[in-house]
Amino acid sequence: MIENLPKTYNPKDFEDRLYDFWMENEYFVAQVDRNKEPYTIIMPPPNVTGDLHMGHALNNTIQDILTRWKRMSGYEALWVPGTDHASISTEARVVNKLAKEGKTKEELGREAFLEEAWEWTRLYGGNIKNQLKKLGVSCDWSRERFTLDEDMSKAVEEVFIRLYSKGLIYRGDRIINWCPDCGTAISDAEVEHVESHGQIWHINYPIKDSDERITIATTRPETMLGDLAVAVNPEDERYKHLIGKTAILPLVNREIPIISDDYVDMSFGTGALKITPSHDPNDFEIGERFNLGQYVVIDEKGYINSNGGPYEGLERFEARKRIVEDLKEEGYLNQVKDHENAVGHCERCNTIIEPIISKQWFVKMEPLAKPALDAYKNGELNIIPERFGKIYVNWLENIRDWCISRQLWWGHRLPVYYCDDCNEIMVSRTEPNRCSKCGSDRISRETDTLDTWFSSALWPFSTLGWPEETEDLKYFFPTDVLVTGYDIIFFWVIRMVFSSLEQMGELPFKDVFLNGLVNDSQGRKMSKSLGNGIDPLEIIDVYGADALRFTLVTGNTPGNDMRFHMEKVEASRNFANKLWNASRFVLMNLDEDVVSKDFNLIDLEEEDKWIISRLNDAIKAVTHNLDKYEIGLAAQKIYDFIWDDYCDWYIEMVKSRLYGDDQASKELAQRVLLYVLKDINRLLHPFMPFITEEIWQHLPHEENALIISQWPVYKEEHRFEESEKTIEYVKSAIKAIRNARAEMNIGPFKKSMIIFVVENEAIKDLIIEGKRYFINLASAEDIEIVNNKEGLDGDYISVVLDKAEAFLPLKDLIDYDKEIERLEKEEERLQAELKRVRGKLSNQGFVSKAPEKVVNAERDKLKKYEEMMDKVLERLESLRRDK
RNA sequence: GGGCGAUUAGCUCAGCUGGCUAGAGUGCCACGUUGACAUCGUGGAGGUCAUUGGUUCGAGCCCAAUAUCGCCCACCA
Repeated sequence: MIENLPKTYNPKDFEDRLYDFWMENEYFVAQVDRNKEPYTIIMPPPNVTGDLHMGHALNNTIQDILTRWKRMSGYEALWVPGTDHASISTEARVVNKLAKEGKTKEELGREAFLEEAWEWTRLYGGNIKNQLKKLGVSCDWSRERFTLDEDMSKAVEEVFIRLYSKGLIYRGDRIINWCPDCGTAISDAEVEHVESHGQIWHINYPIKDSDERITIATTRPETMLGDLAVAVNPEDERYKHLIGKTAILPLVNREIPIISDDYVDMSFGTGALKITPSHDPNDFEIGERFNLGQYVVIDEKGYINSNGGPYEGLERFEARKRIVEDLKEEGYLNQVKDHENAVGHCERCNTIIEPIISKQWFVKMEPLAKPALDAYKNGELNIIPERFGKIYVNWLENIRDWCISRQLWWGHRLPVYYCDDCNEIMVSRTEPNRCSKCGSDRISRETDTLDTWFSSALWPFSTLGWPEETEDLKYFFPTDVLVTGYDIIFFWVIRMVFSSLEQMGELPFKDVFLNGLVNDSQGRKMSKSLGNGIDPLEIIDVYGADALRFTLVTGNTPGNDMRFHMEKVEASRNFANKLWNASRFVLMNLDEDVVSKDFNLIDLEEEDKWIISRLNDAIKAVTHNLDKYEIGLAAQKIYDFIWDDYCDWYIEMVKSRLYGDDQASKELAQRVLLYVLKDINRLLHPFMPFITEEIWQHLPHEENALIISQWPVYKEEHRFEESEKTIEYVKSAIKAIRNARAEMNIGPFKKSMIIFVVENEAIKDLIIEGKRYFINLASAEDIEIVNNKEGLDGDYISVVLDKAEAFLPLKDLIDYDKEIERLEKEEERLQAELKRVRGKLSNQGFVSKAPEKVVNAERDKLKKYEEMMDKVLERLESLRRDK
């Protein structure tokens, strides 16, 4: 006795159970198997203390689809999971937690703080992992990594040392982006420019020993405290005579030179530029050219320091206010204008960035960027969708050195040591005992840690064991595809590419498949502050993981953002329910002794051949779509095949056989039903792993689990073009008859004879072939085929078909006015078609230049419509006459 | 200031290298408790494919402009 599925589809009954089942059988665990081709994906590591959001759900669903598909296709599929220590974010949270306890990290000290952070990580670190499991991800948990693991740290250290010894990492005083709130330097990529309405102040600087003054323009008046010069363009007639003179800084009365530099744009502002080398990147460069030195006035907390004279101790924006007031009061303020400009904000905490000169560690980017650029330009690296290639190129072509040191504790501490006596820098895997230069034993280690992205950049090879020459590394590297959001191309994708090219000598992956962002139903970004976030776990709880996964990958195109709609989740759930019930139907009609026997292609009936042929097409199309990362199209194709072809037509067509007396035909139908259903589940498995596995476990099956079964392949011998034509013809006839009945308000229970008038022998055969279908699906009592209309009385509905006409004698049920109306509508429709086709065919250009196939198709159509039109008109005429 | 994307049915979106009557889901209307499924079935209404011009025998798709919305990049103070 074959056990059927429960009556209702309830994903909660089996999703967790099946995940355990897969885990227990180690189906996710990949082996180094030289007889198989590897397929490798590394998971973009979510923040260890984070929670699963829709972006993760989408991204991981895509990776899981690819992994499951390749696993079923005979590859040794490895998907490496892991988490990221997310230094700034995690450290901020721990600091926050300490603050609530009335403690600061400085009070605690480094050691104790790190203990706290590890504790925090242990506490929340498991969340995201369990949440991912709910989604059904088939990643290899035995290879799970964390960016702060010992071996990951070893890789980080190794890369740092290698780059340093090649001169690609250096330490220097440069203008960096300083976040006063996070208390650390950040890289350019971490600065978000926000367009904002500000003001621009024009300030008069008096000229020494003169009544003249020079007016400068600035959007940050507080930085005037740090001015070391005023610059004008050498060609500027207005100021030529002032070059070389001295200006007096208002309020603080410091003397500064007036210099000239091409950089100054005469047309902007007043044409005179104040130069603050310590707090502006451009000014810094001009300062270098003129040897102006440095004069820092804003400290690490964003307050004016002792160089700021009377403004010392003021917060930077407070200082701005006060300085503007004072300038006004003392008559230095020339004017104030509204001004739009882009203000840099800290990507994480949204604080306004302060450019500050600071001693930091940098990666020299130019030599690294070049190979990364080449790899893309010569086509080795494939970016999908293509348009993001431009972004990749643009970034690399305009790259600036990467500030990698962070004034944080939670992260990889730089393997750098300083001699307390002679300041010698030593980069080393272990702490040196003595200074390599002066021999002093007073050594201290660098306190800074590395940018989180420094370790993520190594992820494709560090997770596989590098710098050790592991078997995993040799077999699984390079990986096949990187699946991630387009929003981290700069942060991550590019850095992985150049790191891998530098360390491994090859690309970390061949393809980069970029997914869009998941927005709310109004197209707004989901965010905590807006409170419009939708928790994937809640969706899974109510609708099941399969429904969520399907929703996320259907009906959108790679790289495009999507809106999340509840209705769509419901639709996906309904689809799962449909498959569930179709499977129940098959199981309840399956005789146990039938399953062992295979079917013989010769015995198949038309509808069997049709569905097998359709399945064959679906297999080909879905595989092709997946190959091209057209996940949404693949999902749609399976959906249509299951719902339209299999459920709406095949199952309905086959019912008469299942309930009939012909034992052989009945058994054959069962076998085909089962055969197709099994392939359906295989095809759908990557998308909806749970329901398909659950159904599979109830179906008679050879492989122990669907997840490790064989992906279906296209078979030439399963192509049945003639049967497809037959069934498609019958389908369209049934639809036409149903349509006519519905329009005439004659319900399905009022059955009638269908008399077909057909002259064409081939069509006659088709209709005889389709008799069962007309009876079951078009409410036919029986069918009859005649050569002409003679002998038929006028009491019928006429349905004009291609090369045939169907008559439904329904006598007194027929409203003839309505019948005329219906046929007139049909006439109108045909008229429009005829006009279009005739127009095309009378166009000489079309007939002579279009491919013959296209022209012939139009000719066939013309003939078909003409014949149909004749019948419609004839019928209309007789109706009008009788009336 | 540059770049990119979007604009297709009431709504959300597909539409692969230009070629059947432009599709789906959802919503809407009508009918339906037929032995898988009302989380369903059958039928229907609903579109100048943003606008203009061009290329082509043929354009939702290619090209050029325009408009609106969104995103990204950017050291004009």
